[in-house]
Amino acid sequence: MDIQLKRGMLDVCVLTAIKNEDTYGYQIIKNVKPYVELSESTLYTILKRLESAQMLTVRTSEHDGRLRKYYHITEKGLKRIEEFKEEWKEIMLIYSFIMKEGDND
Amino acid sequence: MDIQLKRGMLDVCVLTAIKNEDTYGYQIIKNVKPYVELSESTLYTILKRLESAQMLTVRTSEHDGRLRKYYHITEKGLKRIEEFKEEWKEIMLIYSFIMKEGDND
DNA sequence: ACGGTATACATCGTATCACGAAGTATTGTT
DNA sequence: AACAATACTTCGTGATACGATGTATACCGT
Repeated sequence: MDIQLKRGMLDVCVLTAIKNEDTYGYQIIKNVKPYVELSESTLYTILKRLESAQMLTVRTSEHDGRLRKYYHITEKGLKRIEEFKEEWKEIMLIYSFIMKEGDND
Repeated sequence: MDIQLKRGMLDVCVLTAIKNEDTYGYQIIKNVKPYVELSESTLYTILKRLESAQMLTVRTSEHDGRLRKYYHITEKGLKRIEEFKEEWKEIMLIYSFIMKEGDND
């Protein structure tokens, strides 16, 4: 699908994925896979961005000799999700325009 | 609102705006204004892009001494709108993920 | 006559961001 | 021994929305 269309949703997707329990990158990809394809390079870019924006915190942990970075959502991160839900109304307005004009097919 | 979220929708918005009748830039902005804010620089960038992609054709006309460029949608442009409607299903899937996980507020 | 606003289009530069490619390192499987 | 899976990282690129700025004409109030 068109990459551009997903823009702005992926950040919120990642925040949503870690909302209920702290989790790590590789797991996030698996969790969201049924809903949206997310490459590793994309995910880790997003995680960095969200950390910079203080929407999540990181805790490094070792598991079977392998490094794992567990991500935890912050208040700011939760707020971002709520903001998205508000913004979605505007998106639906744009969508309604496209569908409204398309009723004469 | 978050600019990123609109990405990928604006092209289709513009195509939708000229779908029913040939129209020109300044008018398009007015037409879509109730639904989405669209600056001139953004619009003309999009129109150029859509023309390059052969999704619309241009016809220059004079009106009260002022130049006007009327845009006409092509088959390819109409197809793009239909494609968007298909892609929207994937967008709604992503949206459902965000909402599904948010039911424990 | 003058100034401001509306009409109409154009160009440039910038910031944001998704992603493919490639790499490092360990563990499990065949 | 070879390969897949797990796990994270960095680099470079292409797409694109938009503010700033510019050009030019028409209209309207004072």
